[in-house]
Amino acid sequence: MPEIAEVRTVAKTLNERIVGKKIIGVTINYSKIIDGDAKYFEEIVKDKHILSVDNYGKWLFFSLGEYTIMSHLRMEGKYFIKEITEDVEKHEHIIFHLEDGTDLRYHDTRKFGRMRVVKTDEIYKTPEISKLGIEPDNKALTGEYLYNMVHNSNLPIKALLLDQSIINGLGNIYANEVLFAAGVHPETLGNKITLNDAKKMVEGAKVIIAKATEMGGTTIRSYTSSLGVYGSYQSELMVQSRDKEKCKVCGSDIQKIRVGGRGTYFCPKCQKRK
DNA sequence: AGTGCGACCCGAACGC
DNA sequence: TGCGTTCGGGTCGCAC
Repeated sequence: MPEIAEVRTVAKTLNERIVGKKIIGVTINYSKIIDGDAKYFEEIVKDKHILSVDNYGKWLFFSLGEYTIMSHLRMEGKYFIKEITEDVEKHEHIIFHLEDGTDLRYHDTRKFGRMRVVKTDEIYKTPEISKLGIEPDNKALTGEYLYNMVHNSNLPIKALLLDQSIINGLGNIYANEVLFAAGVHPETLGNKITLNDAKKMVEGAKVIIAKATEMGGTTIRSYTSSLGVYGSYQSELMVQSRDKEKCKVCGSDIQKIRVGGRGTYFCPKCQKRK
């Protein structure tokens, strides 16, 4: 499950490997990945150079100049660079053929990812992007901001941390880790969160995302490698995927529950319910 | 408007 | 061993 740390790592790697290359054609093996008309996508992308690859939260932006390809990896989307002569794998749904004889291949086992082309100057007006909140590493993300966004809500804080219109780029893994770092029980309602809790969560999010990004993201079962890059943050995880294991701080058994329909891991001693 | 939940997907893990 | 069932988890769309 690529979250902001993983997406940032993908953007960085793609920048090093494909910027400046020209797309000479596209093969679309599963057109539902493309939002909008697949033919239009093909026409826009063909014969354009990739000028840069950036991320905004979990979105990747491939700048082609006047147009930009927006790509969201959702659960299991990955990019690979391969020689055009290599066999196409079962889950390689979108293949960009580059002028130098290599392919940029979009691989997505579960077909949840989406991509589309937009006019570059309209990206931030699109419904997908315009509603997004503040990225964790942005100075504008403060304890006061988070407190203001959650303190009138009846939803559990875990669900609020995953709301992309509040914090842009936080996903399930790091939301679990942030709650542990702040000592907040995941089911605490937004209106029970104190300013101090909010400050600790924001600080935790900044530290955790920065460290995870530095380590290339997290490699766990459902999100393995991309572009031959293996993240190593999994060794730092305090609660995620550690059901029934011992808390690294207090030795209690980590518990797994469902909050808002999502797998949630926490330490019942370090994260007391209010 | 705010909230909850099924749908989208497929493979791995699980239960018997 | 083998087969059927459940789980996962980002986001959208629909129902209330």
